[in-house]
Amino acid sequence: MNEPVWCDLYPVLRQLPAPLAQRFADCQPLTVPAGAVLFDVHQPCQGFPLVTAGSIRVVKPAANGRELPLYRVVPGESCIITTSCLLGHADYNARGIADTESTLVLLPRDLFDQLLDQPAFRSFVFNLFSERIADLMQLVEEVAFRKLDQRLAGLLLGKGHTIHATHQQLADELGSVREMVSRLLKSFAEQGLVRLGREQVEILDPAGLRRITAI
Amino acid sequence: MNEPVWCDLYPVLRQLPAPLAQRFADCQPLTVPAGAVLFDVHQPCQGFPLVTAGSIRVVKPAANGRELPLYRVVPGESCIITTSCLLGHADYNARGIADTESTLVLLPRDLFDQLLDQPAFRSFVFNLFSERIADLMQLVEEVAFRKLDQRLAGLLLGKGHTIHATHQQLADELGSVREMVSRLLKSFAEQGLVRLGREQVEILDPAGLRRITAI
DNA sequence: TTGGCAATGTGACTTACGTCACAGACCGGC
DNA sequence: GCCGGTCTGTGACGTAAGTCACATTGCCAA
Repeated sequence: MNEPVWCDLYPVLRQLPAPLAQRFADCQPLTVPAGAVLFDVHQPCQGFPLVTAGSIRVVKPAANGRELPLYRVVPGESCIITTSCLLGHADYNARGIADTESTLVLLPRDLFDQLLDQPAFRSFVFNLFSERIADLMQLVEEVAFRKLDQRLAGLLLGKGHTIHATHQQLADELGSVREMVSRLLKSFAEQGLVRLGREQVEILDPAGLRRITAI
Repeated sequence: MNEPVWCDLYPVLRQLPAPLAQRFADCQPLTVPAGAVLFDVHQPCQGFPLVTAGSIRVVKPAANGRELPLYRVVPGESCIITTSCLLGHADYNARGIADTESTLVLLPRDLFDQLLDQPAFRSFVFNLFSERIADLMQLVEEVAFRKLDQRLAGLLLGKGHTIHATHQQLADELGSVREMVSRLLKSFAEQGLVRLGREQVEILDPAGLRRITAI
């Protein structure tokens, strides 16, 4: 029985009528290792995932092999693209990768359709839907208008005082390349905004970084 | 009484209970001229627009004055960003401009909230929501990965056999500048893909253009 | 017919970003 | 210690796109 943790993360599940709750309980959770590709571009959508542990990274793959991260699905959330595909009966137009080892239940399509008849469940999906729109808008703005130094500064600011990551990982977050990140970080360091270490960036001047993002 | 045309465009309105239908009928439609700015970045969201005539262009403005078109709202549709803002009680993060003279009714926020309690209305918004996601994803892909010639070729292909527009207008659609469009169109013409005229582009080789978009 | 305006053509230059190649630096295991 | 890997630094170069400046074209109306 997997109910306690599921219901804590997805309170809406508590409000289901008994038959649906039973069908949900019958779904086997599965655990996938970090790096597992859960869905990919042009694949039909198999079902609606609920995540209890880990994190799913949804990316848009480019022809040259690079990937632009769109958003992450963490426990308690849902995947907007999946919803869109299920509703529109369309194939995926992005790729979903397990960021870390992750546990999830995949609700089959017909169960998802039934759940959508439930006002509570519909509201739940609806609200997550609308929250993600702002993220996607933000992303469009970034890739269309912001320079890489602005985006990098913003990324650093969103990660706390000290960031533990390789330049490659930071570049991946931005859909860019390591060399660019290395160069930009160096220039940040020369301006006294950060202190660099191996797999580490310490923020010295948040206000200065914020100024860069805003330019 | 404005009901016939509204209900034809938005059949969901027929299914409203009487009190809500009355409140809707009380809303005055307004007509705005082409170029009118209906909402802008950082403004609070006033209400939910239903469009009966014309077309609303929703754009993301850049610091340098250029604008990237996100999508258009035509009669029978709704504005995804407005929905997101209303649900999240957030300010607008885009700009809405009347493409042509347009007629719309602005449902006040509290009426929108009440309408959302109606399953039919909620489904209506929900489905438009999910349709737009694919568009936005497509846009992210374009601005992040595609070169301008690919995007221009795609734009031309989406506009029929003969396009009547200035290079400036085409550039605006792409969030780019006239000189780039002129240069690219010239190269298309040299490849025999199009024939150029004043305020006109005639497509000679659709397959060739499609090949460019796909590269 | 012609003057004026919008639309288009075009070269020179700048910038942002990416690619390639390779050199050090660090770190952990043997 | 030293030796393999990963991580980082860095110069040279290429390309896409934007900017600036100005020439040219075509159309319409006075």
